[in-house]
Amino acid sequence: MTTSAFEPIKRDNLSRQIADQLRRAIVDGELRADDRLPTEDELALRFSVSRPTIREALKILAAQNLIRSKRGPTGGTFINCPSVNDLSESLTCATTLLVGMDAFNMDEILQARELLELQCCRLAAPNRTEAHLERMRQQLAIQRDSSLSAEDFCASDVALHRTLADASGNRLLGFVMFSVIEALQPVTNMVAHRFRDRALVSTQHQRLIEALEQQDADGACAIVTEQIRDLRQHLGADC
Amino acid sequence: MTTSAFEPIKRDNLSRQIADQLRRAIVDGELRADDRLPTEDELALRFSVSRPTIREALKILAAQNLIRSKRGPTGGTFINCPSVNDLSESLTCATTLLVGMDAFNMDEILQARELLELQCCRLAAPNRTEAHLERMRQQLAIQRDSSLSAEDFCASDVALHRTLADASGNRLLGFVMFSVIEALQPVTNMVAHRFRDRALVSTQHQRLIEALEQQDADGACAIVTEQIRDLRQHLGADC
DNA sequence: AATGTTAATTTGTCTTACAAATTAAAAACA
DNA sequence: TGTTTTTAATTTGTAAGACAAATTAACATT
Repeated sequence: MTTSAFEPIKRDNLSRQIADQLRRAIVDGELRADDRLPTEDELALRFSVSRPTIREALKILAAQNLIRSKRGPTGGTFINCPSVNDLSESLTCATTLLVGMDAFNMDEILQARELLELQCCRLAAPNRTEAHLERMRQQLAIQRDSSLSAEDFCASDVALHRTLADASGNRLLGFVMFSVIEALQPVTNMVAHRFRDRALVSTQHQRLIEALEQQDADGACAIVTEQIRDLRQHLGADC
Repeated sequence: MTTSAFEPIKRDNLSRQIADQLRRAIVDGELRADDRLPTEDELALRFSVSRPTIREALKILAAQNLIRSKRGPTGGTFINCPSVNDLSESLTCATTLLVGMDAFNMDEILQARELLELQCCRLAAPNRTEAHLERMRQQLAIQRDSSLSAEDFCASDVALHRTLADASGNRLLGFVMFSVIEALQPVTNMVAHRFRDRALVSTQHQRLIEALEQQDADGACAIVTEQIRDLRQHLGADC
């Protein structure tokens, strides 16, 4: 027996191995959106494992929104066409965790948000449509309701900024920017509770909308810079 | 019996519900990193479900790198401290899928990359350390080896740009930028195979490093703009 | 012809059991 | 007594089989 060429003993999780194989098939394009996988029983046969193991593997993929399942004769497991929303959600969740664990400090977060939002602003000024403006006006109207809870106010704030991201016309940039903003929301909420002057914020949003109406990129950017500066001040005073 | 206030019938997956509950406990901070969850048997008891169901729920969380498991008396399931690398990996994977499914078009991707990389560049010029410069020089040396395969050349290309992202000093921005760049790699690879002039790219990298050495932000940005312009040209000619 | 019923298929869940890994304590030995 | 080996206990990993629930299609009934 030769000592060389030992087989790499893979005693990794079976379910993980199977999930990896299936994922690779999806990413590489062998399996396309809405394709139907074999039934769980058949997969169990093909991989020579039990059905619970197959199910654990499928759960891993389902957790990443790569597949969906349905019962019944026409049911089965199907490849999902991943949506930007799904991705945004999981990215936001993960970023929130990282923020909560101080993987990023406040300076980094604020700086990243400022730079991203300014870029979105520059793109949004020429690209915004009337629909975008209307959505922003609606949020502004909500924010002016003084009976609104702090949480609802912040949610509307986030919605308005998300619209700004959408208005950039660049879905990738908008997606990234929005995730950063939403991950910041818990912190923003806290600040809003304690310091933020709603009237001031509403006025800033009013001016932001007006600048976008007139396609005034510089004007819009100035307001975003102002808002971030305010946030930074409040946070600096706080923590 | 009143017709109002029907209870929302929740016949969602048990495993998903359990995973959601546990995830919320993690995100909300009730469960901290390295905390140990109850054993699977105990969880099954507490949730009044069977162990396989618990295991499926745990697989969902494991797929998101939120937990890890170990066997044995001191083993069990523990809360993971999520790392930026893990997150970057899953974001890259997801973005790659979205790109492959044409959720973003090429213009959006290139524009996003250009804007993100320019911001990183501006930050990197003053913030780069000697270690960053050295890493970039090493990658440049690799790229000048003409016996390198196209894939390896591109991998080194990506590594150099990742270093640029790191040099920005903003981990959040760097993380986002890198994910966008890496998701683009398959496309970039293709272009590199067919069009890209390695010598030109190497020279550009050389100039980029020199600009960063001298902390010349405008110079570095100019080169990044140049590279994106080249990419855009090649892609425009291609697709 | 419209409608209700039944059967078949597929995922969802439960139960029980054993395997594998790992640690801690107990036992054997020097 | 100190060291090593063995054994037992604990916990996750995997398996097999069974039944439940949902859904569709074919069938039967009025």
